[in-house]
Amino acid sequence: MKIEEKTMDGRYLRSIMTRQKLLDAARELFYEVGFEKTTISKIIKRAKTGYGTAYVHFKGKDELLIMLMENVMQAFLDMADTPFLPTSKSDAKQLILKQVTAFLNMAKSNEKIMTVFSEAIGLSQSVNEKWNEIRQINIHFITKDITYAQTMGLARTDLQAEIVAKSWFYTNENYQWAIIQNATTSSIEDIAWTITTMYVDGLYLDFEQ
Amino acid sequence: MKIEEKTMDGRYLRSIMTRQKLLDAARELFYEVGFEKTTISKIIKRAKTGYGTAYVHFKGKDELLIMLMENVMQAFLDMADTPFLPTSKSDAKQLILKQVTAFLNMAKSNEKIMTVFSEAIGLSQSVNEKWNEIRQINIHFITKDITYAQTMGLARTDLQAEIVAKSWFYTNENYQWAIIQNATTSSIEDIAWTITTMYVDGLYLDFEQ
DNA sequence: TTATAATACTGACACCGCGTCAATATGTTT
DNA sequence: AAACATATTGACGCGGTGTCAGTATTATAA
Repeated sequence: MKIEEKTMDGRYLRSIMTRQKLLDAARELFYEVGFEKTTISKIIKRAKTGYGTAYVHFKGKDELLIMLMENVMQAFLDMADTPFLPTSKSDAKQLILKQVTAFLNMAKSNEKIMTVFSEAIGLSQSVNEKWNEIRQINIHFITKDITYAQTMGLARTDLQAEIVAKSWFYTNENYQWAIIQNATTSSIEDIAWTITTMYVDGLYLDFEQ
Repeated sequence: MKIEEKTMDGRYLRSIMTRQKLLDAARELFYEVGFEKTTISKIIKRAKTGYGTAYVHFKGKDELLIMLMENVMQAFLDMADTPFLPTSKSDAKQLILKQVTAFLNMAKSNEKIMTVFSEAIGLSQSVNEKWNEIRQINIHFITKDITYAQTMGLARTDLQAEIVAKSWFYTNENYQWAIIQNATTSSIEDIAWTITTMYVDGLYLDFEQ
């Protein structure tokens, strides 16, 4: 089988190992000194490879980070299209609260890499583009959810779904960065509850029944 | 008079001119090729001065931009402590709508420099710090306004003022960047109205009177 | 087994941007 | 016109980037 042939190829194995050594070294350095202060020279020195080798495996520092982010990025994308089919305002609130909490907790539990990522968003074109993808996809799904709630007669229809969706995502995103930087005194639960309450009470309709 | 003496000093006058030439060249280049691609070499070449001269007048590229931003920064700060003394929910809504509209319009009318600024926030430590000052001051005043509304019995008290304030500022800020990047199809009026409505309806209390 | 091909690794090199500073030019005062 | 004060200058050292011709290692063919 071709796969086995390739696995058995000593050169291929070696290149996989080298690649991994570079990824490990890069991760360590990103955590220790941040994205900007990490250089290719430092990475290859720690990985014990030659300078040019880094460029054989990756386009540069940016790509190294993007590879390290793959898992987290995928988690963000998976999270975006969680089913959302509320039957009432309180049901919606519960679902949204759960999702916000999950979103903020995911950021918190990937604190280290997210910190590097947030630094790199400003510094690297390609990292910035990656994050914008996640933004767009999230906003798209939130818009869909709002439209659904409006169709079901749960949410007011005088508000444009997309504008609301952006506003809601921005709030979540910014709290995410704040939490990662420990720039907030409130707990995740308090934050999640507060912003969810405001969001739901601002968007959803009340029924006296 | 000392001022006149200084004005009459040819050396001082020359240095003022040189400084201005550098600022002009920097502005042009920032607009033409952005912050990152503008270099000191390009600036001094356009300003027709020697290389070291730029460093006599400014610490570097960052400071050049900060000087160019001075007016806009001041406008942001002035805007932050606009008096806010609403007597009712609808009064509050009107005041807030006015302020949001002003905020977004200010960004739009300073589009070029704000675009450079947003690029530089990720790239330059000092520019980032400057913007964070503006963030903090704004959040401080918004918190104060919310607390006032709560004291007056206009806004619900089960929400923590500071969390709400941050969330509100983040929304405004992100729409500001979106507008500057033309990353939005909605008009400023629609955006301002939608986010204000959500905000006010989520935070303020209704009275049946 | 040995020659040849394929693949992976390497570091010297050319380039670019930064900030400094000793030297120089220009303007002012005595 | 000498001495002083101030402003300007560009060559230099530093550190980062990405490339590429050459070298080493492994696989395959003869």
